[in-house]
Amino acid sequence: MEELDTVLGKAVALLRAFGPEDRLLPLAELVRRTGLPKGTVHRVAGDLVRHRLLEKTEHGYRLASGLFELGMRAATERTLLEVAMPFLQDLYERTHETVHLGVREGTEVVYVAKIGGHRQARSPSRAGGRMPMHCTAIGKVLLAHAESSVRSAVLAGPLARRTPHTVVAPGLLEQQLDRALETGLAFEREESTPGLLCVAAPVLDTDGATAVAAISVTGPVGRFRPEAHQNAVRAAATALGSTLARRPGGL
Amino acid sequence: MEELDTVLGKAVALLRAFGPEDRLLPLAELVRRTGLPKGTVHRVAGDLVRHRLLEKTEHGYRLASGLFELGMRAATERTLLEVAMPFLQDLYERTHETVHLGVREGTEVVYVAKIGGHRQARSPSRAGGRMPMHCTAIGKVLLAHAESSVRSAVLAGPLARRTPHTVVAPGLLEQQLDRALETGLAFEREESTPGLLCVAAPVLDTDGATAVAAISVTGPVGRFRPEAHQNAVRAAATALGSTLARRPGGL
DNA sequence: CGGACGCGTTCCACTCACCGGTACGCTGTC
DNA sequence: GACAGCGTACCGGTGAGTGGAACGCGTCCG
Repeated sequence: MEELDTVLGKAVALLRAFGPEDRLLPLAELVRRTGLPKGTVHRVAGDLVRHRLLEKTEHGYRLASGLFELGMRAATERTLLEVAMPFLQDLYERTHETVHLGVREGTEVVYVAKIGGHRQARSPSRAGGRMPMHCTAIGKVLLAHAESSVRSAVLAGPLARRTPHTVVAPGLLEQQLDRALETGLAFEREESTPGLLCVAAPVLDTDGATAVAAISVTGPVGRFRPEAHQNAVRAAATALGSTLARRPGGL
Repeated sequence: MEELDTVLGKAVALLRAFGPEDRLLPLAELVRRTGLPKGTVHRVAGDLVRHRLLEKTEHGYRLASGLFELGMRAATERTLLEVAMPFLQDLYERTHETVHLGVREGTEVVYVAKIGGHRQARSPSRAGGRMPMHCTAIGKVLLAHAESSVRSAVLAGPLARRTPHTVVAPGLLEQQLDRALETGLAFEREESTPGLLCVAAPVLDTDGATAVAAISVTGPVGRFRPEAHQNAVRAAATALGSTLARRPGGL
């Protein structure tokens, strides 16, 4: 799944061997996951430690703060994040539910920020994490406002059923997308995670056509009613959109 | 400043050539900053692009989202961030001023999170960024609650004068540290950035002795009075501390 | 207009950094 | 006490990586 015939490839493979849930991986586990010979892993991991991208502890390796620093400098995410934060903040304060900011990358959603309080719903999303587009509110609203080539690419691909509620019928999904395009809102009802509901609104580009990002509010079945927050989400998204439009340089 | 005699070293040097403020660097600029031959930079940068760590645009290279993803998986920062976020959120809501979460790394402060609203004070700090310890509230409070070896190492090193208000007299600084250790609070008054005031409190370890992190509230000279928020900051920090202590596995 | 720059790209022969099999020492565990 | 799994260390062969040189652009001069 990675190019392993170059040092760099091996190094990246090692780093990516850490899944979103992994904190500490012993050398042997890295060997297993990458398929690289033991000696090689040892050496390359040592190099990575030297460069502060990896940290070596008694019980294994972990991703080091050098990576965190570099990651936070990634250009697009950073500026978007900086401009968006106050709006997300406001939205959280108004709703006191989990707030997400996401962008499209290929045929997936990448979450740029996630903020929530003590009572936030348990959700699998993470800042920096990825999710499919067809079963999340942010994904749907981004897809609806994307170029038609992207839309058809996603609809053509396999639509994984993540829960019994996941919409897998292309026709129904397309209908929801059309509606999202009209209303500027997309919903998710336990389609990615049981017990979670979500509303999302697009952050539109200067031209008002394509979405550069999307904002959502998530809450648990029961106390949470998506419709109750749809206006707040839309307001936050459009406010962020026009602020971004006012920025020189863009992005 | 970096090991340049290995592919990995060159790659890391390229990535680190991007300063906190840089968004787009042309190849020639990378050549200048790294001192590497043009051909080499071209090739290595190409490799990095292939691995989604770098992005190539019309006008130069930028750090890509692959880095962002990896960075957000860095173990220590991530769990701390996840647990802390609700507390930072509360603190922001109570004060509506810029809130920071920072940890010590070597003799510097690394900001793990920064949240603020529309009216936040202009500060040079960034999530993932670094600052000296002796001229920031978070730095001081972390230093006060660190092993004495760290304290003396910092006090021995050169204390850069960043503003006319920066405390550079080791005696006075030490006095402030002692006071911080007693009261569990440290202050900064335009010592790192003109026009900015700050209060910080330590997030203490299980044993209550060493600080694993620190929380601060920052605001502009004029409307902002650090003392008015010191209790809120301390409350947030201790609440976070005891929550962390309750966690299995630690960190 | 021509020449001189700065930039990104491509090429290629040399060579040294990288490779990975092998072997060692240390822990537990049956 | 044999064994299995782990982390570490060694080392000769070799091809991935190297970087100097040359090319094709634009652009800014005189």
